[in-house]
This record gives sequence, structure tokens and C-alpha cells, in this order.
Amino acid sequence: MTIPRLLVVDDDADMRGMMTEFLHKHGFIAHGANSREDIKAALAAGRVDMILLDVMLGDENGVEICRDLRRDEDVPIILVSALSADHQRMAGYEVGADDYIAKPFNPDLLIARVKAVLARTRRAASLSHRRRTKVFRFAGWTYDAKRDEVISPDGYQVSLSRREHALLQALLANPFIPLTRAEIAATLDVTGEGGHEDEASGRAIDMLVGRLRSKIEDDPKAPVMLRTERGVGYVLAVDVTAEDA
Amino acid sequence: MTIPRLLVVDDDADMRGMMTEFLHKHGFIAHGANSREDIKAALAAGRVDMILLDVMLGDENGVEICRDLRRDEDVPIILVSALSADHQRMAGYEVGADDYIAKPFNPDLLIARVKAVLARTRRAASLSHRRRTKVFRFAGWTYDAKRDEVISPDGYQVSLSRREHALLQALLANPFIPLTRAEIAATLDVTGEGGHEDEASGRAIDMLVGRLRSKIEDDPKAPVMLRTERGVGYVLAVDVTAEDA
DNA sequence: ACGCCCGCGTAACAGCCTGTAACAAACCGC
DNA sequence: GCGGTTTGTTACAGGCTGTTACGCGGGCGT
Repeated sequence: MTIPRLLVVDDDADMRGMMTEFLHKHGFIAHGANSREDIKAALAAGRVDMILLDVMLGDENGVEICRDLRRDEDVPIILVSALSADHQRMAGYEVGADDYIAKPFNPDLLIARVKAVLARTRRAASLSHRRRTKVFRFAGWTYDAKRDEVISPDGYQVSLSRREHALLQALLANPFIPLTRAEIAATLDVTGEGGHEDEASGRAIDMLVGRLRSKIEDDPKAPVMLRTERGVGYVLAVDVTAEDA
Repeated sequence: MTIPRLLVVDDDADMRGMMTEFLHKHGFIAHGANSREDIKAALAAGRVDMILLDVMLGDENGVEICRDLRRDEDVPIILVSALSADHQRMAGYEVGADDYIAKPFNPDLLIARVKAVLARTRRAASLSHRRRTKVFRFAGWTYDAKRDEVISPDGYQVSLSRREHALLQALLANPFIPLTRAEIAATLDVTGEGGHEDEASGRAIDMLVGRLRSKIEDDPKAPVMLRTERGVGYVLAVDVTAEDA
């Protein structure tokens, strides 16, 4: 296999340059584009193995571009957005993006996702469905996203409830990135209904976090991994590696 | 992320004062320098996020200084010059300046460019070396920046509050350098830089310092490490070694 | 040298935020 | 429907943080 060629689509030239440079350093070939026409031109001109597409382009909509591309082309797409609200995330999946990453993003996470998507699309023709089998490892723990299994560093299996699973997934997807309660709630409530705006729904998230802590923290009173950011929300403060299973 | 600290390099004291004052009003911390030695000193002290460098310094050449700095340091630089000829501008880019602005300049334009360059370099920095585990050692103490652990010379672990942690980090980043209350407050208030009140709140910093002292000083009444500079602020007067872990 | 004034340390307090226990409602498989 | 499990709500306690108030001590002007 040759070196993967990526196309970075962002209307901010600085951001484009920064991302392409960073990807270069990690062994990829990356070029920039800032409009639908640029993308079309790049696709027509030569090989493009993957597109990193910003959701917010000045006067165009990344999601629509993504949907259009998906209809015409077979290129893998990772959506990038400064909006971390999760209906955005789900919308991304609905239009067929292969993955999604919030900006500002953990650089290692970006690389990991790029590699993961590339590996997947190389093996099989790209499927526009999510729920690929992934295994996360963090601080000795193992989390199998497909089987919903959580294994402690000691080798014991811990059983989490559905909601606790969802919370853990949300955190694993954004290591070292503080998530507000609203963001967490949005991530958990993917249950179709569009009426968000539940602004003051009490401390359900706090309870959930507390319960998850009691299951995965050595000392739930002094959490090390799932930390609280006073006045902000919660953060998963551990390095996370994601692999295909 | 802290409040950006800028270094204004200009041989005209009035100009320096005007610029630093203006930058202060816009929420930045700005200090002046008028020679290569001043710049080196400030950089060695480790407290510079960006340099506004005048091209025409009496007997020295800003462009050359810029090129030199670029070779040794990683600090962003905006070149300032009364010459608006465009070859100057290009020369500036060739020597590695991040941006260029002509003097006399529109103040808003200055702020806009400063912010733009900072935003760019911040993202780049957060991408290139994020979350590198660092361990500080000072006077027998050990501070693990990643795990937020503080261990006394006796081997006991001391628990600090979040704000105390932030204060300690700010001090460790600037050993032997007196920090004003405003600087400390700016460093601590990472919360989206909405309002920056000068001389706003009372002695919150004093309290914080006092509380930190009570936890890390043998005799809080007679502080040895965290000393007070009357009329100025506070200093961490110990040698600090920082290691990657 | 003396006394005033300002800056600093710190105790007390209040407000906010969070953790958590206890309970109630919802859910789920049978 | 039923028992157990999961999830949300309420209420209370405790910690953290900023403010105020007061006392002290050093610097400075005279």
C-alpha cells in the first residue's frame, strides 16, 4: 500500500495548514481544499484516500457536502466540527461519514481515527454504518465497544448499565476534553427526539458519573480518571488507545 | 491555557508604552523590551507567548533578530514596521515571522492579528505536544502535573484544591520570577476570556497563596519558598527541575 | 526617631458547586 | 402483572472559593 493521501477541507487557511503539516509529520500526504469545487477538482485530478471535512465552512455546509460526496463517490470521510453537540455527531453518521471528531481535538485521537478509518476502508468496501468493533484500552482497562464488555486491570469483568456504557463511550471518544453536562446529556439522549433544550434537568448526569466512578475508579472518593472540572463538567483524564478488534 | 503574554520590542519607549497599555486593555499581558538582550532574558524566563517586533531598532535589525529567534526559539513573531513596502513584508515571511503589520497601524487590526496568530499557534502547539507528562521537583517536593499529585519531602502526599494546583503550576512555570496578582489571576482564569477586569476582585489571590502556603510551607508564618514581594506580588524562590515522565 | 499609612496575613463567613444517600419512577424480561 | 434492576429526583452535607473585616508590621515622610 502506498502512502495515504488525505484532503483537508476547512475554510480557515491557518487551520488547513496546521492540519496538513501535522498529518505530514505522521506520514500522510495531505492537501488542502476550501470549497466544494476544490474537493471535486481534487477528486477528479487524482487519488484521494480520505477526506477530513469541516462541518462549518463559511457559506457552505459540510454536512451537505458530505452527503453529496457520499452519493457520488466512495471516498471515506471524517467530519470535523467545532460544535460538539451530538445531534451534529449523529447527523454526521446519518449522512454517511465514517467517523466524527470534535475540534479542538486531541491530535493523537485524530491520527488514531484516521488510521482506523483507513484500515477499515482498505479491508472492506466502506460501509456507511457505524458500530464497528472497536476496543479501547486505557489505564489498564479494556473496553469492547461491540460486546459492551468492560474489563478491569485485574482481569475482572465489570458490568455497566446501558447508560453507564454510553457515558463511558462518550468519554472515551473525547479523552482529555472536558465535556459539559449538556454535552454529555446530548450524547446520551440520541433517542431520536429532536426536542433538546432540557436545560435544567437536575443532576442526573452527576449521579451517572458517580455510579460509573464507583465501578471503575479505585477510590471513587478521589477519582483519578473521571475527573470533575468544577463549573464546567467532567473529563476523562487518561490516554486512550483505540484499536479494531 | 493562560492569558497570552506578549513582548513588545521597540526602541521608542513611548511607542512601547502605548502598545503595552493598549494590549492590556484588550486582555493581554504585555511587557516591553528594547534590545536583543532583553528579548533573550524574557524568553529565558519563559514567559512569552508572542513577540511584537519592530523592524527598525536603532542600531539593530529587527529582521535579523527575527531570523535568529526563529532558529533558536519557537515563539510566534509579528513584525512591525513603518515601512509598508511589500518586499519588506515578504522578507518578513521569509525570515519566519508569523505575520506582519505596518506602522502606523489600526489598533483593531493589531488586536485582530495578534489574536489570529495566537489562535493558530495555540492550536498547533496543542497538536504537537499535548499532555506531555511533566514532573517538577523543587526543594525535595515532587509535583506530577498529569496526575495532579503533590508529594512532600517526607513522602507524604498532599492534596491541593484545583485552584491551588493551578497556582502551583503557574509558580513552577516561573521560578524566581515575581508574579503580580493580576498575572496570577490571569493565569488562573482560563475560563473563556470574556471580561478582563483590571483590579477587580479583592484579595482572592492572597487567600489562595495563604492556603497554598499552609500546605507546602514548613512554617506558613515564615514562608521560604513562596515568598511575597511587597508591592509587587509573589515569587517561588526555589530551584525547579522539570522532567518528562 | 517617631508615627502614619499602606500593604499583607488571616480568620470568619457566605455562596456556589458537587457528591451521595435515600427514595420514587420507569423499565425490562418473564 | 411482578420482582429486580436501572434511572431520575430530592435533600442534605461537605468542600472550595471569594469577600469582608481586622490586626500587624514595615516603609516613608517629617
